[in-house]
Amino acid sequence: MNKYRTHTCGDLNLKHKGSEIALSGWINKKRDHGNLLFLDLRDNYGLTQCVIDKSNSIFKNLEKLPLETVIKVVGTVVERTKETINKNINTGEIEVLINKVEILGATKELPMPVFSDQEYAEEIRLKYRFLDLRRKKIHQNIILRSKVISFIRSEMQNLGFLEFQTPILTSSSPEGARDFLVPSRLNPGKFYALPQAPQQFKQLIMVSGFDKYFQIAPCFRDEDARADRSPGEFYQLDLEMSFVEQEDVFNIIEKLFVKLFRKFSNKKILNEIFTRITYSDAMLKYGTDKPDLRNPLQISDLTEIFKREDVKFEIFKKLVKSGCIVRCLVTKNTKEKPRSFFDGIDNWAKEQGSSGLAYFTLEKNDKISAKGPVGKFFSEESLKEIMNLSKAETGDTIFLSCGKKVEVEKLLGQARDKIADELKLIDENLFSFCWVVDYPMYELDEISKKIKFSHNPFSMPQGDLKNLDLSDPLNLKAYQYDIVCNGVELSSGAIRNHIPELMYKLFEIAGYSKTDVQQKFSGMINALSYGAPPHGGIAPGIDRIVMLLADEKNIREVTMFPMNQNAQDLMMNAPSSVSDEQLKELNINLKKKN
RNA sequence: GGGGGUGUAGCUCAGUUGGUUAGAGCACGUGCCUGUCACGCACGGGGCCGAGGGUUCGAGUCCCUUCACUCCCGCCA
Repeated sequence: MNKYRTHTCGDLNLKHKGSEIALSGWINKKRDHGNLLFLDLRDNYGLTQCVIDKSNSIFKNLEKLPLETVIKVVGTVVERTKETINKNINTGEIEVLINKVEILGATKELPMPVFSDQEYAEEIRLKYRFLDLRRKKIHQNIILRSKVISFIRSEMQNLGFLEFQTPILTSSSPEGARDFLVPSRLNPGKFYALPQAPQQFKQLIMVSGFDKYFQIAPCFRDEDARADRSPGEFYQLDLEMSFVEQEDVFNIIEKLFVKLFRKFSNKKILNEIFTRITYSDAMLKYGTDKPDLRNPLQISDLTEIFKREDVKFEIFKKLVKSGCIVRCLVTKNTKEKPRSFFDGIDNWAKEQGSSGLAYFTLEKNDKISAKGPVGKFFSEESLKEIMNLSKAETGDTIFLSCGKKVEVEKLLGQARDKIADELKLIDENLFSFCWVVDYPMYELDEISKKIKFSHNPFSMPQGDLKNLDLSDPLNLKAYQYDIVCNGVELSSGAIRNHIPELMYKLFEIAGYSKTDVQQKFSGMINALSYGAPPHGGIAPGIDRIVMLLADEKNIREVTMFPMNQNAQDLMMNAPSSVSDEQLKELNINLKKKN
């Protein structure tokens, strides 16, 4: 028998009544009655109440042990009387009568309590992450994460995918996020980059003939953090398949996700065949390419209304003449809402840096009229047309935004969330998935006015590849897709372009010469020239999936050792300075701070 | 890089129009208590009120600067 324990703190029940056992764990909580002491012992598996009274000579010493001391308890399992059974814990029918105790790990005074449901400042939690991770909620989240990853692994293997590792030290690529760089000692002045994703490698694996690949892959991007975005590093379920079309990828993911979300959450999945929305529809109706479909609010375009003679809203009409657009958001049956509700939304919009949201409520007495600050500008006929375009009815309120397309999309997209939140329109007990499809291949860079890739430059364009019309690149769509759940972007993916000649043409449009492409993407473009299979894939974010399953709003709640917003590890003190010798070896001189 | 929020005991927080010695709960220490499971009761130690400057007879409170954390924008193919 092991010298520390015969059972874990979650094991014991009435079957063990009368047996001599040993448990090891942390003192979770003490209840000291002076001559009788209850002591809850905790380990990864559960909680067991241990009890001792003053007749035992170690009683006095045990009383004084601080919470979170690690001890070994030797004692007898006894049945609790009916009145003292604790139904909240698995071991609640018994308790352990303490005979002997050994201190295995002493503790200093705790900088933060472990036994408490209280929320604590992030700073202290991250500095003492090992204490924080003992706490119930986050401990369970991390266990959930482990189980989710195991489940994904076994499902992927069942689906015929092979798991491979790809290099962590690789080359910097010109597209995408900022790279983390690693100086090379053997190649002075040169740098490795940590992979933003194993993008090129997974395509190379397809060219190598392995047919189906997956990996729980670490990805590194040196960009600023958000609540749902860890600074520095995160994990993707990276997968790639040969001889597939978009539908095949969707099929695999839908199967996997439905199984996964059913297994690890009690929430309902709204649509087991995931809704499909084109990128342009998503931007129009939801103002974002990651719409939360639990939210019933929709956006409609009303630009044409402001070209009518019988609409006198001069500010908007003038803006429309100069090329601006007008779109609206409709809230159902909000005629009884107080003025403060509408003004609150308007003020919020102004805080977002916009000129605000004009609004009116549709009413019907003899005829249809609009009530509200800007209601008087609209004729009955124009209101009927607005109702027709926006599917609004009397009693509904129309919120209007006018401006440049990107600004209107963004503001109304955010307003959709804000208003749904205020009106409590979101069913928190649902998972609502959608595919966003038909992304444009290119977009216009606002600053340089140059054409650039809107997503992955290796995506396959849609259309007849033999006679592809490249004269209007901004209208070219790609086999590029995103999967979104409850407004959280889980993944991007694409059918890849495996035809080198086509790739050169597409890169040329984005301003890369053939030589550029050969240099920057030499590994891949070379490989594609030696018999590459058509292939495609996707890479769902593991952290975000676990975040949804654990019902957390912050990714650090499902990450064991996260960094803070400034990309520092407060526990390990990373990043840190290094010695002059280390720098010298790497041929690096540091610039002095001014 | 920009905007918002927060910063008071080891931890979570209160602190009024600027006004005596800055409070509470948990934790810690001492004592009492034999059936608790957020045990209870009494007493106690513990504070550069994030830092610096200013206004004032007087600043935790008002003003300026700055730092830290956090949320958001930019950024994240």
